[in-house]
Amino acid sequence: MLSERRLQVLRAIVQDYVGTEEPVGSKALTERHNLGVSPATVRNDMAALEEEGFIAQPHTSAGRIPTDKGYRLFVDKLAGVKPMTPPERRAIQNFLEGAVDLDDVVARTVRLLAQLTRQVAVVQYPSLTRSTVRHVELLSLAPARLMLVLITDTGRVEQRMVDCPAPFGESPVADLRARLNSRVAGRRFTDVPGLVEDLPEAFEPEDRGTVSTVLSTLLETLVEENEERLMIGGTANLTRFGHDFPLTIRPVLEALEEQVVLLKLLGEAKDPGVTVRIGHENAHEGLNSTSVVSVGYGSGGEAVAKLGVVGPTRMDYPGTMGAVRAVARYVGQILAES
Amino acid sequence: MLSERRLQVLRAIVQDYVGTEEPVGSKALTERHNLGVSPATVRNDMAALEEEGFIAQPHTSAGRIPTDKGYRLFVDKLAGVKPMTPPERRAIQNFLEGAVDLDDVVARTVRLLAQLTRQVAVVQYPSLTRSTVRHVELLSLAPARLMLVLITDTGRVEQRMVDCPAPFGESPVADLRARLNSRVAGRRFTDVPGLVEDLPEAFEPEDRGTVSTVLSTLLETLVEENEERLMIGGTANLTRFGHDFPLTIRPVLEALEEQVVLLKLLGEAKDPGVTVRIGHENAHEGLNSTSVVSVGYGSGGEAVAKLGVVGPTRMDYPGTMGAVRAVARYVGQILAES
DNA sequence: TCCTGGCACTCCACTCGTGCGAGTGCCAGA
DNA sequence: TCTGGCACTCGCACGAGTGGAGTGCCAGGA
Repeated sequence: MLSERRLQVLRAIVQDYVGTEEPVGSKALTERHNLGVSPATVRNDMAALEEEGFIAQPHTSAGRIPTDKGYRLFVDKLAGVKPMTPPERRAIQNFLEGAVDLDDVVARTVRLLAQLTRQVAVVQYPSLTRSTVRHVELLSLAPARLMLVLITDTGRVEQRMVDCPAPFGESPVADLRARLNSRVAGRRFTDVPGLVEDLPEAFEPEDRGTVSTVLSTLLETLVEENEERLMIGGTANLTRFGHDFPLTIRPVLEALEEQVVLLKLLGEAKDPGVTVRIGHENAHEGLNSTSVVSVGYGSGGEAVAKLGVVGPTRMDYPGTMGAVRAVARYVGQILAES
Repeated sequence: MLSERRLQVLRAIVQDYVGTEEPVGSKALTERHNLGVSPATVRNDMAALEEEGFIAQPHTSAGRIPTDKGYRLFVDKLAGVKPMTPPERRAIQNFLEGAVDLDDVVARTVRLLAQLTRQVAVVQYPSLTRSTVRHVELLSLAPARLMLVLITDTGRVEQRMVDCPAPFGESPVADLRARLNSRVAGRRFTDVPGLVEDLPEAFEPEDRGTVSTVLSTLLETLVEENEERLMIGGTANLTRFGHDFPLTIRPVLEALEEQVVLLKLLGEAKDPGVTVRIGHENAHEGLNSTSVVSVGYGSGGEAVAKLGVVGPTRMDYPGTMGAVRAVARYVGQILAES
């Protein structure tokens, strides 16, 4: 077990390294933090911390830098979440309140997160799976062609063309629209399949094929759109990454373009609070030198999607976690209001 | 006026520099291209080309590299557009045909362009301004709350909440919906304002306020969404940019995040064919060392939006122009089919 | 037992100097 | 108008030398 002082030394190393981006030595440590002991003692502690794998030296005669394991300990035990200041909170709220629709909310959230954390921001669109149907609309575009529009409680709209197997008159369209809405409006997406399966039986035999087609299109939409969309911003912040630039940034940009990867990454974070995945804890290789700070957000108590930031493992964890948490909270409020 | 041979020398310099990314000297030129003259002659030609501002030397005793003006001449006079090969065409078509909706078409187009050109791809969503209304839907969510949904012929859907000044019954909703559609369905967005201005008069006095609110929301949507959206991809290709990396890539990433800048950039290209803006021809400072190759695309004969790529001025212009043109053509086809 | 000051050692980062080579400009001759 | 030759320039790679920050270890003291 590590003594209290050694933990303090680790904390100091992380803080200094995050600030200066340079390996930190024993002398500098004792000067900047009043640990009450001499550099020699700190050196001994450092040797112990290195032995345990919390810190490492890039070169034999250089200072120490934290390892992924060191950051992990720092995040778990040594650092709190730094709350936003009241002016910051107000700024967040003001900025988000100007949004006109869901796209705009997401876009603003991305910008905001990127600016606050000075890192790459990732915001997932509110998930369909956990949200409810507000309205289903059915439009007749041509005798055998319908358009299905699905509106969710988060304000999201999805539309699909439906080619009918047989012409379908105006009155059955209205009938189907009314029946659909009375059954599924206000219900969760996951419940929809069970609620509509017997609908074709209510129609004339010649219309049943069309009704079935419409229903399967509806169900398809739920499933397909479950492959969530993302919005990303602040990639220019990657240029503050480090010195050995091109090699580091390349795989990160590539990973960011693979939305599947990001979605998986966000999805893996099951924690109800802010989740931090550090360096090699991220399954994707390109993100091995980055940390991902994410959290769920949603209109009610329940999280309907995730948002977060991607940055170098050497990041200001307390500040980033605070910003991510605060933004998630206010986005939730905005969604609940609209 | 430059002699024919000097133009050939310029062409050779551009081609070699694009290939090697290194300043090209007189000796290497005569070896790689059989110009039929000696290095000394080429040197004289180079001096003349430099005098005219088409090429420059980075350092006193280095080879020459083309200037923006040199690239301009190359693009205008010396290079054709390199057509895609039949297999490439087939691949493009196959890839785009798998798209399920408009978002998907745009997303696939971005990926495709980025892969083909190995540069950053930018695709503008089909513009509302030039497209027509397919359908307007009005839904009653609460006694004094409506949802307005607008569907365009390009498959795009926009929705807006409308808070009514007074309760609005089901039958006036249906009435307004029907009247709206009979007037604006199939019409161009730009024509809509004139077509609906007298609509409130057809309603009972107590409903007129609501009708006006709905109409102004509709018109707002047209205007607001005229601020087009973009999709960007292939930013990882920026890492192939050059050696003096961080300084070059930073402003480009920043410019790419400013959608306004990009939209302006695309908007400025009035040419009916492929437009190339080279280096300092781009108004935005961050893009001074990049070239933008863009072209309009659309479902019919008319262009409804633009797409293009952003890359280093040192790019393969014929190939890039060919790819951009081909992709635009096939996207147009896909849009026309759906 | 733990902390401290001192000391020798390591090794990176930087500077300076040098030589090399690619490339140029110019000139005289064909 | 083109060509070959020649002197010149200048960036770049290489190597040696140096300074400094940092370490590990050890003996002495609380």
